[in-house]
Amino acid sequence: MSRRSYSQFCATAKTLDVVGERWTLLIIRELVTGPKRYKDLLESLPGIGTSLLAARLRHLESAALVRRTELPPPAGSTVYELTESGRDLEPAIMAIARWGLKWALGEPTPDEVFRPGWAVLAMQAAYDERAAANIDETYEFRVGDDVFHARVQDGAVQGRHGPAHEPDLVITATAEAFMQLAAGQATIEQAAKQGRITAAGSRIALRHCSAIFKRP
Amino acid sequence: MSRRSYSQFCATAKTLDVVGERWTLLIIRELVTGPKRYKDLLESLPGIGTSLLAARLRHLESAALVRRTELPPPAGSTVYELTESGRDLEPAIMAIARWGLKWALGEPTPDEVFRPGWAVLAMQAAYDERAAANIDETYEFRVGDDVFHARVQDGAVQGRHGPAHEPDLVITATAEAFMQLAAGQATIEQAAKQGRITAAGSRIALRHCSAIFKRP
DNA sequence: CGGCATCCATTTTGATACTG
DNA sequence: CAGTATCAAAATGGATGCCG
Repeated sequence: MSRRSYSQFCATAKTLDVVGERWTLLIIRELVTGPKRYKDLLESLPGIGTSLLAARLRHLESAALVRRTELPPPAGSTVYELTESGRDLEPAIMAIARWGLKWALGEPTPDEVFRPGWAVLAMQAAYDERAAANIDETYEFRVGDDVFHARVQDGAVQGRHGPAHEPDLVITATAEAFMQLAAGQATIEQAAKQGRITAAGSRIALRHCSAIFKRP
Repeated sequence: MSRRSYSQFCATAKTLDVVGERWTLLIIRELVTGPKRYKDLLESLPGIGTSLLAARLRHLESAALVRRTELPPPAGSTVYELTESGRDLEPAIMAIARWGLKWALGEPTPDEVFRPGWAVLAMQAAYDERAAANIDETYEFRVGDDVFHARVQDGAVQGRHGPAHEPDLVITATAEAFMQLAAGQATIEQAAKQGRITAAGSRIALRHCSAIFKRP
């Protein structure tokens, strides 16, 4: 009944009291790119088990990091979305992702699952600040049935779920090819030239996009 | 025997595979301010249980985030210290701490333990960038038997264990008073004026220190 | 003592089955 | 679709024992 707590007067420990349990931060990660339904969360978190997801969501709701909302008609489905305090975890998740990109990610292995949204968040976590400076463009990524976009503005990047408003570039790729990009095995420009992905839009935007998200 | 993994090709999940288990990030937090002995770690992590700490340290060593080292004579004791990849988690821990300062810390409660080192790390996590600009000073904090220092240089702050080399200011306080400061209940200058802490050093440095670490 | 390893009662989790 | 119910397996925490 009583949640486990570190009982430390420490900002780090207090945060982990709220989001430190298994799966919790990954649920937040899923919601950073936009609201999701229960079954979409289940789909993105293989292995979580339905009752544990429900318990975590209940906890995050009671901690006011997540809100249950009815989507406006005609959708009408109930979705989970981040509140202000939940969104405020984005910098922490990005810092964690940067560490993983540098020290732990490596090459994909056959037993690892992959979702395009994770790569979009990685793009937001680690982009080339020099290349992104003074750019105001939006790139749309269509990967299998999933659509994401990355907005580059004011030297920052936002990776979000759903189509872009007026994209300067539309990248279409298989999940396989997109994962290769996330693994840093090629730049977007190279993959487009080789026909492994298709890029529709201005050639300039393609060059920008490739430079901003080139992995070193 | 086999460690639990999310098995996701995702930078965030991969990081949590390494440091996401209970206590792990708090062990790293303890080592951010400097190397520590096994028993000091136990002391700073009430409730962990000796075998779990040993297991976590073994894991962190095998993951190359932590290294076991013999301290040079005359100390000669064995300590645990962060490797390069371990130190590289500092930004993530600071981001987590900033969230906790903003959304979860609140006032200390009687059941919560407190260690001065945690407050020093919080100072590093959330300081006033404007006030820290163009300052090159070091402040020493003596709290009970513990000594820490904060180095302000190049607009950044480093909170570390042990005495400062040539401190511009030496703050002496009880753990109780230092905790009050960490809770944001007074500025350092106010607490010094009220005699709840003592400050030795230049009046200018005291003003700087107070401004840099004032909590809004 | 410091630095663990072992044993055991409690919690947490993962997987599956089931319901409104 | 959005969960709840159930139950076995794993992780945790506490106490205690061992060893240089």
